[in-house]
Amino acid sequence: MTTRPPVARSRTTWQRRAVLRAIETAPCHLAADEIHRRLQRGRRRIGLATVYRALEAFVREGVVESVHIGDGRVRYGLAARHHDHLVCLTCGAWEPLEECPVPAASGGLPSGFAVTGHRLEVFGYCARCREADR
Amino acid sequence: MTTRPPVARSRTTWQRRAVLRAIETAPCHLAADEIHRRLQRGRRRIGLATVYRALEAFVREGVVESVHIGDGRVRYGLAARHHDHLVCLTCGAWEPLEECPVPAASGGLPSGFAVTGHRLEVFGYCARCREADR
DNA sequence: TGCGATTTGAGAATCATTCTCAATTACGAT
DNA sequence: ATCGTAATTGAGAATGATTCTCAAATCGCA
Repeated sequence: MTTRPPVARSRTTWQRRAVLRAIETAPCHLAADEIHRRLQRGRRRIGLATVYRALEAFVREGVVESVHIGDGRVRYGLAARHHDHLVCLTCGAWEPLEECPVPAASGGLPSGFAVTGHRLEVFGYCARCREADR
Repeated sequence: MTTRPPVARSRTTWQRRAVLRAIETAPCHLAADEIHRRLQRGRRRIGLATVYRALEAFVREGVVESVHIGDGRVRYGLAARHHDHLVCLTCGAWEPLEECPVPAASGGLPSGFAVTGHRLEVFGYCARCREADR
């Protein structure tokens, strides 16, 4: 039998459970500091660095996905509830997109590449801003 | 006849021409500091802040598009040469995608939203990393 | 229960990006 | 060609998100 090199296993801590629960119960994708702020409401404190480490681990494991809506911070949501976003270039407001056009596209990929996910943001101008700009 | 409020007009400076030329002549999307570094090779120096301001102006005008491949920095490319990217989660390597699946998707948009563009990154594992990981 | 590897917390460090402000420059009008 | 004025620039400071450091606390298998 072969001996495997000791692989770093991910551990379950109450901090990681709390981070995951915050993401699960959120209405939409959250930034790291938003997650951190929500967790301060609990009785036990969690460090911001721990939140970042938990997010990194969850993303690596494929449980959580990250999105960039355009302000400078990364937001996180459950991969199982994947959705893309529509972002207004004027006011910065964003909202989930109902349909996801990407999975259908499997053409044009180099052979041997195994797709696990994607990140899509659609840009434009929302009705409100177009109205205000007339 | 109506009088329009004085709108800030964008001016053409040799700095902005240089930034745009750097993007035009690049083989793929560039980060701000990569553009800045390339421009240092010329005889006249350009400040990094100026590069950022030029990029901001070009993006606002729709001449340049930005992408986020996942390391912490934003990259820029000509909007007229739009393409999405394929990113390896293991090694971080990225390459342009041939086909763009997004324009076809017009369903699920809220009425009144005018789409001007999008940003898409497809994630997964490249052939080389899958090979090395066996 | 005991031990070793992983995780945590707090703050320092890093890194990309934005801001400040005085000096310079573009460009429509004269 | 020259003016006047608002836009732009450069250098460095400031900001803000994210990552790193390291000793102490924990997790989970033996």
